[in-house]
Amino acid sequence: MSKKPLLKPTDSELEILQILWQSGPSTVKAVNEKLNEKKETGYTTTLKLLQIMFEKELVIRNEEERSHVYSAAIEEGDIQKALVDKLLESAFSGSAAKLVMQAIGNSQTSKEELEQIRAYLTEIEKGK
Amino acid sequence: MSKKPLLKPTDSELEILQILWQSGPSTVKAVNEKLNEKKETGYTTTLKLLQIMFEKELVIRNEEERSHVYSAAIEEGDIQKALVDKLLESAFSGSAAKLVMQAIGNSQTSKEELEQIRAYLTEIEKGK
DNA sequence: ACGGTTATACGAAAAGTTTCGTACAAAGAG
DNA sequence: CTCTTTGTACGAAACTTTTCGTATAACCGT
Repeated sequence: MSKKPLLKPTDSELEILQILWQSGPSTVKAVNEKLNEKKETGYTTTLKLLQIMFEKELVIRNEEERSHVYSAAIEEGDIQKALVDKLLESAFSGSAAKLVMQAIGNSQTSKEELEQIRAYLTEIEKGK
Repeated sequence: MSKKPLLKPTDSELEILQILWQSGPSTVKAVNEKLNEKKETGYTTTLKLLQIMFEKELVIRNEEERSHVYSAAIEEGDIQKALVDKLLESAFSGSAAKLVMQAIGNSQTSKEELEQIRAYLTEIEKGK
C-alpha cells in the first residue's frame, strides 16, 4: 500500500468513471461522446473534469499519443463499497437490511436477480 | 397532490433530516446538539440550514413558541427510495442485485438481518 | 426597568463543483 | 510551407453548498 487515491468522486466525476469502467481506456473525445448520449456536455468541460480527476488521482492517463488516453485509477467495487457505506450511514442508520429492502422493494427487480441475491445470501450465511 | 416537496437534500440537509426523523419535532438547539455529537457545528450554521430547508420545504416549522419547532416535511422512506434509485443508476448500472451484494457483503451484517432479508425476499417472490 | 441570556434573521465569505472561453501546440491536407 | 483541424492547458465565471459574524428582538431574573 503506497498511494492513497481519493475515494470521493463528485457526481460528474462518477459519471465519467462509469464510462471508463464500461469502455476501458478512452480518449477525452470518446468519453465526451458517451457523456453526450445522456446529456449535452461541452468538450472542454469533459476535458477539464478529466484533468481535475487526474490531479485527484481518480484516473491515470497515457500521454504518449497526442490524444491522451485516460483510465480509471480505482476499482469500481471500491467506489461502490464506499458509496454504499456512505448511504448506509447517512440514510439508513447503518441497517443493511433496510437498504436492501428498499432496493429490491421499489425497483422492479427481476426474478433472476432475486434468485441471485438469495444464492448470495445462502453463501454468506454459510460462512457465519 | 398539491405541493411538491423538493426531494433532493444535500448531505448536510440529510444529516438534519435524519435527526428530525429520529427525534421528532425539535428546536434548533436540540438539532444542533445532536449534530454536535457527531461533528462540531456552530449554532447559527444549523439555524441557517434549517431556514434554507424550510424555504425548500424539506421541513415545516411551528412558530408559535419563540423557539421554533422544526419537523421533517417528507417521509424518510421517500428520501431513501430516491437515494437508492440514484445510487442504483449512478453506480450500479441499475442492477439491484449488485447493490444488494455490496451492501450485505461488505458491512458485517448480522445473522438476524440476513434472515430478515431472506424473509422479505420470499415475500417479494411470492408476488411475482 | 435594565442587563444578561437566548432566539431568529440575514448577508456574505469561504469552499466546492461545473461549465466554458481563449490561448496555444501538434498534426495533417493541399 | 501555410492553413485548417484537432488536441491540451488553464483561468475564470457561474453555481451550489457550508459556515459564520452581526444585528436585532424576546424573555428572564433581580
